[in-house]
Amino acid sequence: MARRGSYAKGVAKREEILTSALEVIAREGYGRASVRELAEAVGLSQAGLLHYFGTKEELFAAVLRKRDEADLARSEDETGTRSVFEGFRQTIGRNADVPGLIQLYVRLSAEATDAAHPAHAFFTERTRAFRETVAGDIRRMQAEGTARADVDAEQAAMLLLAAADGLQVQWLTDPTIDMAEHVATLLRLLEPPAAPADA
Amino acid sequence: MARRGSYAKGVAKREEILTSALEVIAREGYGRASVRELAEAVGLSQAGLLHYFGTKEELFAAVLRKRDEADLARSEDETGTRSVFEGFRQTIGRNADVPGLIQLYVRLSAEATDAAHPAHAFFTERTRAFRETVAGDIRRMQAEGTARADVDAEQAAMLLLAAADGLQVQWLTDPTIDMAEHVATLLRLLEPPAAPADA
DNA sequence: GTCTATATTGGGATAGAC
DNA sequence: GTCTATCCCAATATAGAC
Repeated sequence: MARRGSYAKGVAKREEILTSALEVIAREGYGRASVRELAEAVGLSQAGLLHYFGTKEELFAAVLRKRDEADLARSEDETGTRSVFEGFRQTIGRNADVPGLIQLYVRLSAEATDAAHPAHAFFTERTRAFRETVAGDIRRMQAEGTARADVDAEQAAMLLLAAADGLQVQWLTDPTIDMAEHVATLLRLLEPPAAPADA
Repeated sequence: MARRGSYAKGVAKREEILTSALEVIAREGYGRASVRELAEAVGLSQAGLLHYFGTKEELFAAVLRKRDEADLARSEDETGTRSVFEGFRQTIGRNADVPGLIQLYVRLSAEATDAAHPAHAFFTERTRAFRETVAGDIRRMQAEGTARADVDAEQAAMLLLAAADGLQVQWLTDPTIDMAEHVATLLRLLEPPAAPADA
């Protein structure tokens, strides 16, 4: 299919680089993850790595994109076995296993608030998609009576995302806090009021 | 009191620097706020400024500290005229007037998650104090029936802080979102269930 | 206390050979 | 595609004069 396999090889190499980068960042954190460091980890020179990703930021955005894909794939594997809320809570809980990645996410998202940042579009789109999906889920739950009806679904989705993001900053600062538990508390606030005892 | 006024002068100069830095950062954003830039704005050379604050990070932490003090002073001015929740909501709303400062806060807090960062202790202590104060307020409200009793006050305080932090990131990315409104929604979730009509 | 000048560093990007 | 070598830049930090 690919002529002389060169295109396919390039894609495979990119994947290899991203996987390796993911590991290094998870282990060493964002601060120590220079292009040089990431290049060495995958057995390339700095210039060699930049042949695949033009700039450092593009590389980092690609790392986060790949991680989102992995999370999504896992979620879909488990579709139907749990509620939307429960799935969200579990993803947050799993995050606590990869401090370096959380740091990448927190710091890159902070830097990418600047519209001129190469990863700005990535985060904008990610947020939009998240809000849309979660708001849809919440609306469905409201319709079937498993979520409070007196809250705007868009706003609830936004709050969920914001709280999750904010908790990650807190957790990086103090890893003893339980992100999943806090998220669970927020989700509980979104449950419909308990049915009266005589219902 | 101070011998030849030299000590008092140093303190005044520090204040002058901080005030100026606050303005520059609010206007130019975090990215463009180099020590040189901040020094020029207050009529000093870079080395001159660093005479007062040993390092860039110490300067930035001092800027945030000063801003917290200003917020606190304003809040205390208005004590008693509003509920704790309303005060919180209004502070968030005011934040939307100073994008540069929000950026400073978001980015510095992200960087300071690293325990070795010079501003780490500042954020740790700030978070602790916030949680303690807000949790206390919530407990009081629970006792008097103006907040849901079935939520842990510490967790609610944490969620409030996390949501506020996360919303700031979202807002920097897209300034059309209304932080205060979203916070208000969360606060509403913490209200006690409406009294039955026949109560 | 303040400046000028310089050291140092840390890294990203680029040119050109192989 | 990959490397070596180098460029280059932005900043902070520091030494030492005034």
